[in-house]
Amino acid sequence: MQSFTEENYLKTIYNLASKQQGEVSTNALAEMTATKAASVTDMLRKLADKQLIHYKKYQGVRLTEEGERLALQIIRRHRLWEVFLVQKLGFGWDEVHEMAEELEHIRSEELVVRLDTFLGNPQFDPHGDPIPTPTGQMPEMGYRKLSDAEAGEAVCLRAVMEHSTEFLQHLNHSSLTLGSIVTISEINAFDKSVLVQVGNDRTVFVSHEVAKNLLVS
Amino acid sequence: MQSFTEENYLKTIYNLASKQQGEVSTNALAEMTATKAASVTDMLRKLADKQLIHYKKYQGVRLTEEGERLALQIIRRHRLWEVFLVQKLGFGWDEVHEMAEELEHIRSEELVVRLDTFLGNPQFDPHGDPIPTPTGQMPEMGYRKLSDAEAGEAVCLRAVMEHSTEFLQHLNHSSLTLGSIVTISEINAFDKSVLVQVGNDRTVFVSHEVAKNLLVS
DNA sequence: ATAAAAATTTAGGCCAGCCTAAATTTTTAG
DNA sequence: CTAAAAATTTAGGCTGGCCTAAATTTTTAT
Repeated sequence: MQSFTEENYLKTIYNLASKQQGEVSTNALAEMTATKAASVTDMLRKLADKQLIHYKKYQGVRLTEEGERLALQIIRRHRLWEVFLVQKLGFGWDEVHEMAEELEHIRSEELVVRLDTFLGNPQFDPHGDPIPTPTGQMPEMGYRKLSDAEAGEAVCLRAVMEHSTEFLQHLNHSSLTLGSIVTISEINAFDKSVLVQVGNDRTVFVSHEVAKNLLVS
Repeated sequence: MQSFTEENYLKTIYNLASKQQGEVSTNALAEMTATKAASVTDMLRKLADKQLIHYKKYQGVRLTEEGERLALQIIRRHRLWEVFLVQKLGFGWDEVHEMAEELEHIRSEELVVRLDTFLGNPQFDPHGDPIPTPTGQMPEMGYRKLSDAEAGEAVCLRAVMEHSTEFLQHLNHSSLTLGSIVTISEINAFDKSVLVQVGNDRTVFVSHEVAKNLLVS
């Protein structure tokens, strides 16, 4: 059984690893967990002792199979609780992260099974992230960034890559919602900002910075 | 902001205090929290420093107004989550205590407000315990024990005073459910066990030990 | 190729929450 | 009323998770 803190490290290692290739660095972990590098080293030694990560001094870190299984379990719980908070309690998608960070640590297999059923076995969380399967598989979605689409294309908004309150509220403000079909009417050659057509009558300005954080298919 | 552990102490002090009068003893707390008396003393000093309890060495402990407010807030969360687990997720009333012990510590005022609304502002948890109001009042129910009722009386089963899995499963087994109206057909003079009539055709044997833990009105 | 910079680890320490053993206070029994 | 028993507190110590400062290793830039 892992502590709250150990679970957070595993989840963070998974998330960092999936945004890059090769090993995750101590410094990156320190930044994500808002601790100091020395503290991270302490924890890595502990996780390595428990066989949850592969760790060689100065060489960065990688999850073992068991570590990845646990990380996916925690991410699964996090995303299911986010669905609950949005779909059942009516929170905005910009309000649920902190609460889900706490709820994900509730220790009961049965609770997760029942929650999943109660929610109708959702495949995605409110941010469009896929929910890992009960057996610990992370569905591969193969989306690309809106910033990589070409003028004239029509694409569907599928997920966000940035979960900050500010970013999500900005999308609320622009009335860009997941599931919308948008047509790219213009890409600015200078700043790569995008004008997209939503539905029949609305045109929305999307900066390159924002477009890079929107996943479409 | 209190720690997980401090919250548990406050809740435990409240619960012990409501089952007696006067101060709560160090030993009683040690037993309830499954720790040693010396550890309890440490924590009492800390809670006293924070003005959450009245504490004089060797004299036992009592919640301050602020301490009671916090305790009731935690108990409110606990009971709301129990309602959620039973009503929405379909758990048995004998399965939810451990999970609620964890869920009660999730820190979000807004979450509690929305959960309460989602559940339809329940007044009682699955064990018949009243849910403290948002402002921190514990409703007084004025029930009495089934063991104090007289032969011939018809009473309604309202709550249980014992929350152990074993006790609750025993009631399941006897098909004694809260809300049932039972008529006391016989009280055994020797062991004080009770025969009760449930509905029209069922008679259930209730030992004195069990009857002492059933609240009726 | 090597010196400076950056990343990482080690050493030593702090705090929360627990422990045991010993000391102290309160309660109880005779 | 006092001695034994029970309850409680104090003293000192442990572990988890964090810290700073110093040492070490790796990377980068000349």
